[in-house]
Amino acid sequence: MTRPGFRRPPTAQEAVLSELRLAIVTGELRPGEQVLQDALAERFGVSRVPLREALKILEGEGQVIYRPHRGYFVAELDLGDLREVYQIRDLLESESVRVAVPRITAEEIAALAADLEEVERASAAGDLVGMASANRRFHFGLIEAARMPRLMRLVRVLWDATDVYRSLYYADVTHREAVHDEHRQALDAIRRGDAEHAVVLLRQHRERAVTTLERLLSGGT
Amino acid sequence: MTRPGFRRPPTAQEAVLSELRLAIVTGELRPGEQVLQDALAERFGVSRVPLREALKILEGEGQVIYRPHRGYFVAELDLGDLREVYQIRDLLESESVRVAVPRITAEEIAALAADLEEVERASAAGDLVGMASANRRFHFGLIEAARMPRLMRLVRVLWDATDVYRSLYYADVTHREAVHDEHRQALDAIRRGDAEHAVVLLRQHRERAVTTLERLLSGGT
DNA sequence: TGACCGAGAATTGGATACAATCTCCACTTC
DNA sequence: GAAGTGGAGATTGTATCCAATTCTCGGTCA
Repeated sequence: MTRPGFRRPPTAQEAVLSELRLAIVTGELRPGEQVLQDALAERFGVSRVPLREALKILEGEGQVIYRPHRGYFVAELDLGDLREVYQIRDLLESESVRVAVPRITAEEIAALAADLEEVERASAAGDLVGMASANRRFHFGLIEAARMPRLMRLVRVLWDATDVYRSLYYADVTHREAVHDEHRQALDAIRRGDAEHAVVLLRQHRERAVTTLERLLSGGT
Repeated sequence: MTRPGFRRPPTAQEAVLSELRLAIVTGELRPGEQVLQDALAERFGVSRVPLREALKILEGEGQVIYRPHRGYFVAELDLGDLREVYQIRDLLESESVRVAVPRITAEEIAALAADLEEVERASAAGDLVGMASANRRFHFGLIEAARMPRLMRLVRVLWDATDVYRSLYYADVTHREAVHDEHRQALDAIRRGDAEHAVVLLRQHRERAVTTLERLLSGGT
């Protein structure tokens, strides 16, 4: 008996792909670093073939850069890139909210509310990983309601590209608390069917994150 | 001596990738059809390994669908998908025009004008392939001026996904002629630095194409 | 008749082996 | 010393082979 919703990847390339994603977000594979195929393949217990196929997926998502006969390198995201990603996210997520709000069902709204509870619970418990995944479920639960699979896929890739920075932002308690308010207000607007207000609130939500990150990154280092 | 700007693909996977793209846009590989790896690899004169890596790239772009242990299938694009792609293109291309127009250089505008000439020349000569590539250079030359590489990449993928339909649209002479006017007006607006007007014109340009295609596809079959 | 089963064929997934290319550094040459 | 050169070692790219999975199509049974 296997519990539903869970399945181990049916192929080695998929297993390797999630391992690679993990290694990138945790910073184990550092930006700019070359991905040495022999070493990684051995570590994952597979040959280089499935590893290379997984890398091709990540290349398409911009997570790694491929240079023929040189190999794969973990992508570096500078401040300009971060701004560009957030600018594109603004376009795509705003549109998805406009489409989603008139269509969203009561069940979906209930799920969003549950996700928010989980975000706050995990945040209070200092469970940053749990918070990150609940946060993701909240935002993508909303986008899902737009019923635009390609749009959602694009947003997903953009989120993945900036995962490292997002966890940096949420590492700070005061940021997390600000976020809870922003989330609740957005959910209220969604409940009322006020798409435009939700768009504005979520835009501010992102804006706050990106300007904070810009301060953090240009100041600190 | 190799002439500049020309280079044969340095790896088999890249060569196979362009061949695959070609086979898909020409309809040689039909939507829904399974990509039989042995047969294709033999036809291209390579082993299955580089073919599979090329397919992974196309999977990331949505041109093929991958099902573990089943293989790769050429993606099918129904009317709903077409609408979604155009809706997303509207968001991304409008933004890129807003960003590009204030930044565009005189050289870039001259290049756009040259592209338009080439579009009309090829169109008049019935050279649909030449027209398609000049048309592409025009639109992407404009997007390039926004200096947002990720945004441009997303638009590129969306264009690729609908290449088949675009050539269907341009097969009709009257459509081609309408397009010339639309192009010239858009270029005028760009020259005047009127980004918003260019956005509106280019939106109508796309809108006309997609509604025409919808009529064509739902009516004809 | 139709659902079900299973053996063989077809196809994909992955490991290994080897070829092609790049990187690095000692060495030569000017 | 600086620039160029050649080759050994490291790394990537691809072909081939075998294992794992799915598909096909008879036959069987209710």
